[in-house]
Amino acid sequence: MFSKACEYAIKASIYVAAQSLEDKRVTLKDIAAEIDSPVAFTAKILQQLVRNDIMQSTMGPTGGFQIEKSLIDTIQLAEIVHTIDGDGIFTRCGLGLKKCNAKKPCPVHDKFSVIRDELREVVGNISLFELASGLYVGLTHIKR
Amino acid sequence: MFSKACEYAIKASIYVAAQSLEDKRVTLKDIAAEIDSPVAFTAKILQQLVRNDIMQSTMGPTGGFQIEKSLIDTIQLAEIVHTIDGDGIFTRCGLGLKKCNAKKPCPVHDKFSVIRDELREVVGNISLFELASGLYVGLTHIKR
DNA sequence: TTTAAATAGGACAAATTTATCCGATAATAA
DNA sequence: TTATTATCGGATAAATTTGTCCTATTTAAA
Repeated sequence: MFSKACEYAIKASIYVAAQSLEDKRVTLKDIAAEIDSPVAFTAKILQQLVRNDIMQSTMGPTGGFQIEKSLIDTIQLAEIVHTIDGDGIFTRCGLGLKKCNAKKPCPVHDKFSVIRDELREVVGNISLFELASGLYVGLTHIKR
Repeated sequence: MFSKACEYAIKASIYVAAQSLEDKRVTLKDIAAEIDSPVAFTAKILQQLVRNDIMQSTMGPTGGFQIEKSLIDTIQLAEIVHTIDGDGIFTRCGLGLKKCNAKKPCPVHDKFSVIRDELREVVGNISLFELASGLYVGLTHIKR
């Protein structure tokens, strides 16, 4: 469904958000340990998220990553997915055809449109706050 | 969503099915040309489909691929997907967690379960006959 | 001011997926 | 029986994704 990079991005964002709710900044190492991901690879992904204003980073000692508290409930899962994987998953033809649309559809067009729309609707309406609170209260997990 | 190999497999199966409905056997070259896919790569994929009894092949002149006519409406899209990509798309956690289930869910578990179930339901209930007839009557296309 | 702890980012490596090449094998038809 | 036309399948290559390494840069604290 999502690329591995995107999975890491989502998990990292949820963890950073949960910590930010407590005004805690977290280091790259923490994040990688918490979501069970390769450190250096995770660093690249976090950089993308920072460049796209999903989160903020601070260099130097006491540095790390955090998400502006007031924005946590305005960031939707869709923004993270879009930043890392683009919008292919929401728009791409199920059979990979370049020219597939309602007028000249591929054989699975109609049925897959429904699923893609539902996916778009779902990830477009889950906020980072919702995801992070579930983690915070121990209702969900994120590691392995 | 699906791997490229799986996309080729689906398109090839639809084309072969449509031709088989007219009792026409088709060659590898025909298939690759018709679905705009690399010939040799397509050959590998077709071999997998043959080994899994999705279609049949005949060597030698007048040889090629076909699907037993009486079985075309019993083969569901799910079987093709399963043969090439396995069942990961139906079962895998949205965040790639090994131990994600209703008791100890990942943050997106519930919402993604719905989508995966719907996907499973859809591909489990589209028959090759349905897909091939759409192509046959020119309602759908499969190339580019 | 120096040191240490943190992210930034370029270059490179491994793994996986996608794609190609070529000889072997099978089967039809002349 | 031979030539031709197919698929089969192993080896290899290219492309993409995933992952690593190392140095530079920034910044807080001693």
